[in-house]
Amino acid sequence: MPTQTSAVPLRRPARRGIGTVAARRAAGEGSAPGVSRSTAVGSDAVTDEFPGSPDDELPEQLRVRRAKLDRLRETGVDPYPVSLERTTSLADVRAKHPDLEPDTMTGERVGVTGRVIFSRNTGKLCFATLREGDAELQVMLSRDRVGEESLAAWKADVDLGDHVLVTGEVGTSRRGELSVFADSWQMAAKALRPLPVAHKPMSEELRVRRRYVDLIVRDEARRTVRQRAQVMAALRTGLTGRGFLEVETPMLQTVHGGAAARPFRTHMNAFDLDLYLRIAPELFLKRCIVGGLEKVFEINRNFRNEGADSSHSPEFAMLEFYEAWSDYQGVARTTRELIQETCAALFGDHVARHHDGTEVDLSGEWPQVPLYTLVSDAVGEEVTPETPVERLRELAGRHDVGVDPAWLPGKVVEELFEALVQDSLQAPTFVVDYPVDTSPLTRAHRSTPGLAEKWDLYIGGLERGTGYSELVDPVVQRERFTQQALLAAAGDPEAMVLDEDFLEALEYGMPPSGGVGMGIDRLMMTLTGLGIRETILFPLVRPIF
RNA sequence: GCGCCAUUAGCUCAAUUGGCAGAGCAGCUGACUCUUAAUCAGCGGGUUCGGGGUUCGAGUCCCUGAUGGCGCACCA
Repeated sequence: MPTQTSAVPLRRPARRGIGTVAARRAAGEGSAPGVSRSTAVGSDAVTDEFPGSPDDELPEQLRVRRAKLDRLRETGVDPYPVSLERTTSLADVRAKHPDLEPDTMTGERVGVTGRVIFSRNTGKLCFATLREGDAELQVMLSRDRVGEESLAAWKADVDLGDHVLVTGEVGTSRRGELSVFADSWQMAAKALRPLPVAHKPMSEELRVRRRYVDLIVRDEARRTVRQRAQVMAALRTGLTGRGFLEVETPMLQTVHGGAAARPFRTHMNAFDLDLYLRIAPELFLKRCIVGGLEKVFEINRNFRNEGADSSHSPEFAMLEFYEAWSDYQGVARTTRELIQETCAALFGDHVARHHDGTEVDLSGEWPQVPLYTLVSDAVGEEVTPETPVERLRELAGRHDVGVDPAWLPGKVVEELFEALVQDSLQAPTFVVDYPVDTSPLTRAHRSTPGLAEKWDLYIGGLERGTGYSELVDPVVQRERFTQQALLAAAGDPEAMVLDEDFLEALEYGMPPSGGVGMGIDRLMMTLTGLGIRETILFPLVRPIF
């Protein structure tokens, strides 16, 4: 029996709280019908363990609020009424009376609801600030209007965090604050837990673990959610407007592919079949192109069983789009335009405004620079796809870049780029023409041997997206996959296994195409300057139980 | 996965060399009919993340585990 009182503050109140409330219901204190559910049996065991008053185990502030809840129920007040006489929203009241003179009454009676976030009490007069979504409005309760008893009840029963209904006349206070002057009020939903201090930032861990509290107290948290929705809408509008079709392809896959990453594994009972969560939708979107859906896109989650840090999340949203009869130049243009359109959706033009005040100019055309040019400049001598791997290793050693002896030359070049160049690419830049040996799904360059028609888009020193002229030659694709599979057999964990069904699809003939993959979370980071866990509403966190 | 740092009241944080565990907000009691993080007076609130050790004495030092942050590795 887990009787130890863990001091982890996030845990103890939750467990005990649920137990005691359920036990209270089971004891028949609530007047509501239908409380005879037998789910309280386990909770009784908990309360039996602490005869007398189990609430003694709770922190003081939780205990006080539970006591208030009990008192409300005992006096016949439902702290969670099913419906209320709400006539309008706080935002509507504000919109309707933007410029009222101080100390004037409108004669308009309203019933408004909101969460109490501030409270002032000057004796026979109480003020509270209610919040409902993004809107705030003051309510005023005076003994003259609301009566002595109701005012006393307000002072005794209402805590910060409670939802209340306030009915009264709209007007302004002597100081000019738009207010509802209450002639009655009602508890709409009692909060049993105190809000955090409103004027100190919550710790990052608490913001992430209890996002619902973060959303209550922090404007920026709500703004970020809204911005993400605007970005998603802008992408869908931009792509469908260009004739792309949105499709949804499997997340549960028998073979994972389309990227170099380790997958999550799972199991399907009905078929007794091991499955992978997808690491990329690429191979299915290409099947769509084979099937004649010539412009397709998908925005959805991918799962990669890798580390998690300030720019990586194990589940992350990605946009991929594929366009038949286009190539890596065509889709680079579309990518730039889409990013500019999402920026305009948030800020009205092509300059991203981060919350810390920095601006990122995303306007105009974006330069394209060959990878080998950037690396050559960085190491001080010309590097080409023909440069022997031994020479590349020497250059890496001279610049203190660690390389694995097993790496192919292209991998060494990419490593040099990441170590010496990447951070300097602050303005939007397409790095183009990558080594073919690290790009197994990309077609070889049309004019330069050893290169692939691939670009990576860098903004602010981070890779934000990648685009290809897709490899559509089924024979070459099979060779590349086979090489990868052999590497995998040799113990390379990120090498892909052979996707026979995909190779068969290519053998039916895939038209020349361009394709792009772009992380939504990283796009959000580009536009807002936030860390990845702020752009994701409920990022994965390690459980504390 | 490895290294460094952190974890103290509901929240945000202090605590000198190892010597009585504190503040602000929040909470409780009282006062106050125009407040805006109201104000004033008083009061309560702690397994100092868990476990073990050293010591007359541990929030503080040592070992160990948990969680978080940062860096490295992997990846996008």
